[in-house]
Amino acid sequence: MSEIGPRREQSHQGPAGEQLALLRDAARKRTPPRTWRDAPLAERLPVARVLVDKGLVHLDRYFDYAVPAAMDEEARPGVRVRVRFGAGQRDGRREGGRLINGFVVERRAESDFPGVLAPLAQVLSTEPVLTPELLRLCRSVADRYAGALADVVTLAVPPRMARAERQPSPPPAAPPPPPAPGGWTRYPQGPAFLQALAAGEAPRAVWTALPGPHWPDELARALATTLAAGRGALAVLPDGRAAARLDTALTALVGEGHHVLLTADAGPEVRYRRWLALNRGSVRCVVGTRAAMFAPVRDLGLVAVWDDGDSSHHEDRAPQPHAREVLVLRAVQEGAAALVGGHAQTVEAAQLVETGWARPLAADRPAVRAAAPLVRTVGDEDSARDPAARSARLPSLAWETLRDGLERGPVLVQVPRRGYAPRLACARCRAPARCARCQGPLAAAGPDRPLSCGWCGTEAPGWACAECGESRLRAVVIGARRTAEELGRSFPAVPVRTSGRDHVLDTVPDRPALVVSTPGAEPVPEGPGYAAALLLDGWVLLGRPDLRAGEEALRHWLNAAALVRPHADGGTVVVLAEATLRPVQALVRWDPAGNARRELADRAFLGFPPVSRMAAVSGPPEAVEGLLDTARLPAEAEVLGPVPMPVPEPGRPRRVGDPPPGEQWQRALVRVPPGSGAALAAALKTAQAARLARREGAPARVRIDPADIG
DNA sequence: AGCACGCCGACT
DNA sequence: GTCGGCGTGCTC
Repeated sequence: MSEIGPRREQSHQGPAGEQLALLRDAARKRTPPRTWRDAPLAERLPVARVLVDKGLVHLDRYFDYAVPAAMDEEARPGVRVRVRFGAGQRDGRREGGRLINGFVVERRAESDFPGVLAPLAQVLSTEPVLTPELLRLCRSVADRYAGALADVVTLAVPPRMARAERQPSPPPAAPPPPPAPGGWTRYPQGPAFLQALAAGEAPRAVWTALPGPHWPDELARALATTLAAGRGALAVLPDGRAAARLDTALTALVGEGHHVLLTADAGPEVRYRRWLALNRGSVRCVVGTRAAMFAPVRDLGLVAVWDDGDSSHHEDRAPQPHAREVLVLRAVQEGAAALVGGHAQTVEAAQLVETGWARPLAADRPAVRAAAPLVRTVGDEDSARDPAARSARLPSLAWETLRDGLERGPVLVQVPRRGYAPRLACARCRAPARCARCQGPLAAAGPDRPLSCGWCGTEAPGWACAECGESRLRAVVIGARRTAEELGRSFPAVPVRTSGRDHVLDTVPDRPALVVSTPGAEPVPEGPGYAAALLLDGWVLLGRPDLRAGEEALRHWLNAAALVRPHADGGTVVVLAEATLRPVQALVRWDPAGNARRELADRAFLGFPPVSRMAAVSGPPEAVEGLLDTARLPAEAEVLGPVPMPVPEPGRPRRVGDPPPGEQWQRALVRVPPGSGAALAAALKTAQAARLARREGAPARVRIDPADIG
């Protein structure tokens, strides 16, 4: 039992005289040999440059190890190894040191390390998983996000599953035949984009997808065209459902064997097997969620990301890279085409167009009008003038739209996500707090914001309970289910289905039904689309003091409205929001690109990201101050703050980056103009490494492109 | 971060 | 003369 380590190494390496002697020696002395220190080294390239698997920025460099002759064959670049690391070193002897995992990055003839190299302890697997190409990508991502290379590699290389490695991957299939352009003919530049892919070029486009159910097929055709041209392709989607839709469309187009699906619902072993199939060149195309952004597709010809505004594209593990940014890096590094698509458009995507990096890929106005539903608004003024509102509890336009739609097919009701905005009730009698004008629910749109109506937006200072006269309120959370019950009572003849975070409904049949859903969980209608949709979600978002509030509300609306039939087929959408608001206008006119362009212009004027690059430095006050003092920031850098961080509301589950309970943290923002982003990240990373190495007080957290800058 | 080295004071 | 406090600095 005491010899497990060395025995395993021995049986792996194959016998060699000296090592057997070493082992016998160890067995006699009852102490296993701790290293291969006395074993002969590889004759050619006896040095292995190793990335140790420790995500510490001050250890963010390679370490050289000696390659024992017995490992010469297996210790190739990219393989996983175990090495001793961390012990002090005296008299050229290495004692102790913990075994940690790492990757061989390179084999070399000599080391520039002045001391005596420790030997590799073990080659864990002969599979070259950290290929030079993947390493280069990880390096770029680490630099972009001021993070540690090892952290990024952890995100990029899945954990080893020995059983999956033992199975051979099937031989690569011949490229499929090029598909017809299909729905891409609806876009003036669509066929040209496909032709460029077919010619092996690297076109880049920001794609404003037409409303309707065709986007998975169109995305599949772009991937298949790339495959037909003999190159690899990669698509990242916000969730498993969207990935499954694209998977289905691609399989229908080219059959099995040309691509793999990389999502969380496949277990780790299946996932690793598919990852290996890509890495071994057995399969050339991947469809998946966020983690697929790093998938080792060979000879990458196209990267695609769908609905890049969805927050799940933001990795939550350090250094929190965003799928769109990683794919942009990949497209540049690997000479691949890029397709950034969605029904909505992010400011970042608009910037890709604005800077000329990508070209717009959008339908012309007549095609948009032909595909989009009719969108109507119900705002403050309308509700106030609406005599029916008080009794119907819903503005009459909304109510009529529901009623008419339900005669023709399923109707979608988009409600705020549970917990987004607690609704308020009388503290004494629990009667819901309702708007005096339209009977909509009252809520506080933010901690310090006035009480206002969730439907019409009317502010309600000095509220008093209509039932008992009480003026104090208590918060109650009303989610999709409760809304469903309330609406169901208004339409007793119609079935009510709900879809939300815990119960996501994939599809609904083409029959009258009220479908109540939170944003992102909308079931896909099986028929020609929802007959109508009622969007109750937006007011919560529009009331938030968040930079992205408008963009995010519009994205939720567009994604729901895209599931509704075209206006010509009776499709109608009612959004409860003020018609003068910019995102509301963009929805009515179905102009996501215009909204993103205007938003981008605003951001440029205000010096906000993504036009400037921002970093957030947070932590205890002295840590933030210390890091900013140490950092040699670019000359144009502007430090905003630090300011005290808001204490998380009690009851909210603690998230990464939240201060520990009772501590008052601060946050500073550092802003640099376009072009200085790399210098900013490098300066912060260097400063953090220096402070960690010297252990100067508590560490500060550094985040590039922080998501939540109010 | 670990972890070992090493330079100083209380004990056998 | 030796054990062990934790301050300091390195990890191939």
